[in-house]
Amino acid sequence: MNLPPMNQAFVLHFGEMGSRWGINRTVGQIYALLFLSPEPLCADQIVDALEISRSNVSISLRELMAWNLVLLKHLPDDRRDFFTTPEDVWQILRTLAEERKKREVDPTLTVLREILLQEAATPAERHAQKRMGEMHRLIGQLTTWYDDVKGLETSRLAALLSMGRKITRLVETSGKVVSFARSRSRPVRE
Amino acid sequence: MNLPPMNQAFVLHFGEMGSRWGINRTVGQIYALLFLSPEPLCADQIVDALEISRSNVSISLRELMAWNLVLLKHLPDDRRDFFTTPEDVWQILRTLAEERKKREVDPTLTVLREILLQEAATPAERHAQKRMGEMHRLIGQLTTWYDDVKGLETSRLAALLSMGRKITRLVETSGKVVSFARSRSRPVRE
DNA sequence: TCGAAATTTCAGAAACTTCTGAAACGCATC
DNA sequence: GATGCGTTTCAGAAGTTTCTGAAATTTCGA
Repeated sequence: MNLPPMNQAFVLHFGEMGSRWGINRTVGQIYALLFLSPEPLCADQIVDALEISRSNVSISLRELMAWNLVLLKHLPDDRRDFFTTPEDVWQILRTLAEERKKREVDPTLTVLREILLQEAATPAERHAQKRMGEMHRLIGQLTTWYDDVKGLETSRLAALLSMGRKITRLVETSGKVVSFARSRSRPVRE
Repeated sequence: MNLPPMNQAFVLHFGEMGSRWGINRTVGQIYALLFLSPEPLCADQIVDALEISRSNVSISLRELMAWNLVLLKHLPDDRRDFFTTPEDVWQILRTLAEERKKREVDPTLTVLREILLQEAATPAERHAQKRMGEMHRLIGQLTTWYDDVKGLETSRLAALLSMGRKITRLVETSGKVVSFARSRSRPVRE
C-alpha cells in the first residue's frame, strides 16, 4: 500500500471497520482514501494506492456511488472518471443517515405495517401483534423525528445537538415554552 | 418453521435483515422469536420453532447475550436456561444504541485520536490530518449529544423527539432561551 | 460418587462473499 | 469504421462465515 503512514493507518482502519458498517473491506478502504485525498482520484490511482485489482475497484466504486457517498468528477480534456467524497462532513452524515435508514429501517417498517393489517386469530397472535405494534410505534416516533430534523441547515442542527437534553428542562421549567413549542405560534415571554 | 403465520413473517424478516444489521440470520430469527414470545423460551423450544441445530442456537444466544439484547431467566424447579428480551421497547432501543456505538463508532474515534497526535510531515499528511480532524470533531459532537440524551427517562426522551426541530426556533426567537441554553454548554461555532 | 439432563465446544461441510485476470464493451478521435 | 483508451462484466479461485452432529463438559440431585 503506497501511502503516507497516517493515511495508511486511516485507510486500514476503514477497511477493518467495513464489515461492521455493512460494507466490505475494499469499499471501506476506497472510501477512506477518497475522503483524505485533496484531489479527486481516478480508478487507476486507487489501484496503485491500495494494490487491488482494477475490477475490484470498479465494482466497489459502483457500490459507493449507489450509497451516494462518492461523486463522479470530470476534468477538462480527460476522458477518465474521477471520484471524490463531498467536502462537507455534515453533508456526509446526512447521506449516511438517509441511506442507512433506507436500508436498515424502512423495510422493517413496511413489513410491520403489513403484518399489523392482518387479523389475529389466536391469543399467541394477538400477543405478537401487540409487541409488533409497540415496535412499530417506536420506529414511527424515531423516523418522524428524523424526517423533521434532517432538513435543518448545519448551524441549526449543530445548535440542536449542543442543547441535548437541556431542552427538556425548558419544558419543565416554563409552561409558556411548552405551549410555544406545541403551537409554534406565540412568542415566549418570561 | 413451526409458528403462527404472523410470527413466522416477522421472524423471517428479521432473519433477512440480520446481515444488514450486522448479525446473522439465525441470531436475527432467534431475537425476533423471543421478542414476540409471551413467555421466556428455552433452547430446545427455539430449536423446535426454527428447526435449526442445537449448537447453532447455543452460539447465537451467546451472541445475543453479549449484545445485552436477551436476558437469562430461571424458572423454579427447572435447571434449564430460559431466555427473553426486555419488555420495554425503549429500553431495547437504548441497548441497541449503546452497543452499536461501542462497536461501530468508538473504535474509529480512538484511531482518529491516535493519528491526530502524530506530526504531519508532508503537505499530503497535513491535508489528511485536516480531514480527519473534521471527522473527529463531528463524531465528537454526535457522541456528546448522545451521552447527554441517553440517560433521559422515556417520557422525556419521547418529549424531546416530539419537539424535533421546533427547538431551534426557540433559540432564534428568544434571547433568554438562548442564553439559558448556552449557559450550560459551549457556544456553537458557525 | 454416579448418572441424567442440559449446555458448550469443535472439526469439518455447506453456503456465501470477495477478489482476480481475462474478455467484452463503449465511445471519442482519427 | 478502425484505433486506442478507459470501463464493466464475468467465471472461477480464494477466503470467510455459518451451520451441523458428535463429543466433551458442566450441573445438580440421588
